[in-house]
Amino acid sequence: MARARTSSGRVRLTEVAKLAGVSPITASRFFRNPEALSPGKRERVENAARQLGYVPDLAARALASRRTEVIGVLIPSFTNNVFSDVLRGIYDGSAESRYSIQLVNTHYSILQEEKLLQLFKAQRPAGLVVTGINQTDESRAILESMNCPIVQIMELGPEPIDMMVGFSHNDAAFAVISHLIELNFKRIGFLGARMDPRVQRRLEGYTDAMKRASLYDPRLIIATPVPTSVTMGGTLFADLLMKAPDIDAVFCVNDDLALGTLFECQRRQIQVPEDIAIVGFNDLEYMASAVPPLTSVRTNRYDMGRTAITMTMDAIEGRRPATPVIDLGYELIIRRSSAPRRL
Amino acid sequence: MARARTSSGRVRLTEVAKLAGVSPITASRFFRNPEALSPGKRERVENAARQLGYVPDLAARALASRRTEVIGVLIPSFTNNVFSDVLRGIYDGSAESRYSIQLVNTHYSILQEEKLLQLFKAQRPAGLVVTGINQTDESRAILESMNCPIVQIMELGPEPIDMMVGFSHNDAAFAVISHLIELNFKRIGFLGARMDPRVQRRLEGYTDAMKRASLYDPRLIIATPVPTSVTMGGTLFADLLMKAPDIDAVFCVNDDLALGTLFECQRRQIQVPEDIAIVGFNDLEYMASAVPPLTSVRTNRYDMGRTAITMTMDAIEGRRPATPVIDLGYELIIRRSSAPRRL
DNA sequence: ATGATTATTGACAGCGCTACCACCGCATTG
DNA sequence: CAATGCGGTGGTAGCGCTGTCAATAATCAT
Repeated sequence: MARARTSSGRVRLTEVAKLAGVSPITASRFFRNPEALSPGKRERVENAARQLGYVPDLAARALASRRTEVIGVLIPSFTNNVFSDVLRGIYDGSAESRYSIQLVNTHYSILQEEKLLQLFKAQRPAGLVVTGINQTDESRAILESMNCPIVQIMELGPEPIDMMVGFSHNDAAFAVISHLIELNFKRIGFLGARMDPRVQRRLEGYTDAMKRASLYDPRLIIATPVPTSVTMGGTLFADLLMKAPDIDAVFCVNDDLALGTLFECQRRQIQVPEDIAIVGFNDLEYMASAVPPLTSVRTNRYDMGRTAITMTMDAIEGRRPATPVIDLGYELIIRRSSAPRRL
Repeated sequence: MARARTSSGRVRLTEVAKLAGVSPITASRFFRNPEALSPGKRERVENAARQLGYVPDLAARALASRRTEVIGVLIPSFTNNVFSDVLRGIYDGSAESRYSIQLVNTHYSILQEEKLLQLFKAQRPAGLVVTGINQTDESRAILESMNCPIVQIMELGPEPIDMMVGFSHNDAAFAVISHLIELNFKRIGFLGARMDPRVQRRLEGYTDAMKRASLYDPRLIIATPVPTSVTMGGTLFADLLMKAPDIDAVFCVNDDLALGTLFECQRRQIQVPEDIAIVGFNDLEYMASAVPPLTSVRTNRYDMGRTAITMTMDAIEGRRPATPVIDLGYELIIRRSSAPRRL
């Protein structure tokens, strides 16, 4: 019985198959695994599809194959410049592929993350990219039950759920402080905002390095759960100056705080680095332009996104990486804001 | 004949219907239009769904209903802070809804945009949010044929494809220059990078205001297609100083350029605003913190995203807005960097 | 009271694609 | 020469849901 519903004018696989003189199944195979066809038919299907302008219906494909070509990405913030670079890597890396990205914002909440994972599970994504390694037990259980490639990004840890791309925030912070200590700085302050897991680990790196040099003093540490900003950098720095007027250097957990600190120094006529050295984290573009140029830790954010999404896609297609955990490292970029103290 | 394929353990609508003692159709209706059910059955279906933990299969729904619950969003850049705020608005606005966002990056290319629209068309999105009003004729044709709500964001124009949320970049730039002229600045430079359509319109506003005051001089204009950055701000400003050493103010088309200009002034010991005034655009958070605080144009980026996605969702559900074009305006935030010249 | 209208509900028939299995024909093997 | 294997192909039968429309029950106007 002919149905009333119009067929939406869409070209279907059946039409392609008919034009190519093959069965719909063969045509279908052409799109998923062209190698399986004999060269002759492969070409015939290819031509027919092009001629008719065929575009596969993703919903039908998902329904019939019981899997999607969607990769879920969980990010804690859209505002943070760090993540915009990661996202650019993810989107660039997947742009020419068959996969589409489903992006969600956890707003730095692991409970929100859990809820979003639950939602993702119902959609059976082909793969998943999640930020950090501090998932709730529940989240981990969901992830493990999902039976798809999963990449944790931004940091490294001992127990990957599946794969990992990141670097050691602890080590990076340790390297920063070691650098300052080598340069004979002694009263090195710590400025932290938001205090998400990555920032916590930077604090650990700071603490380790300070303790090892017997320079540790809790009064040097200013940390707030409030979101980070340039303005907040100035505020925290002012706070630090009050609590420890004798500081000779400041390690800011990100570049915005460092810039805010620089501005506050300018406001108070504090010479950088003569009076106080400043080091940031992430090496955003503006750090090199500041007056004086600001020392920072370069992190490979774009590569992190790009590597993560490539690993995910490869794993979906059965090409699992030789090493499931990739350390993208960091690089201390030394600029004038941490110039040697007194030679 | 029973099929071998396992049913993936997923709860189906049929099971919910069985438990509730209704037909699958009735259960289906519950999820799309609960009002249509009698209160008794509504409750029974609701309980059954909760009890079984039912989650609808989106692929099956999309296939059967021939429409999706996906809203496509086309953005020209992920790096630009402006868009991260817009995106945040879009994602926040859609977070609790049934719609999911499909984000793509056009990399400021209208050809890329056209290609991506073609891809979107094949997926029959429920709605679309596109950046700007400079689509190619082909893109416009695709958009018009798509038969779904479309919101153009970031700027305003005379011929909306469907709906629009934005503000006049031309007017905003005109207001900036008028402000500077009122303050007796005369040799006002223009610094522009990337020169995308929005920036072009800011240049037009600048040009109009300068001509009207008989202050126009093409040597005051420095523009490059190269992407924008803080460093680029310094470079362009240096270039401007060379071509027009007598400038007394600079209008930068965005805040990064303004910050770069400020740094360059600091480097050259140029007093701001005594020697040269600086104005930026967008009023990013750091503008208020800089030394001196930098004048800028506040734009409602988050609201723009949020309004656009709300309008889209409303229109999808048949609630078309009273006014299809919404002007979110701008606000000139005057700070010390454009303090009055000589009183 | 009677037909007409409206609110609820269900049966049917797919949406466009692919998993599964069977089959064909050719080459290889003992 | 039969048995075996295998690349290539097609038929069948849905994936889980909803559009259409008809049937029924409830309500209304005249």
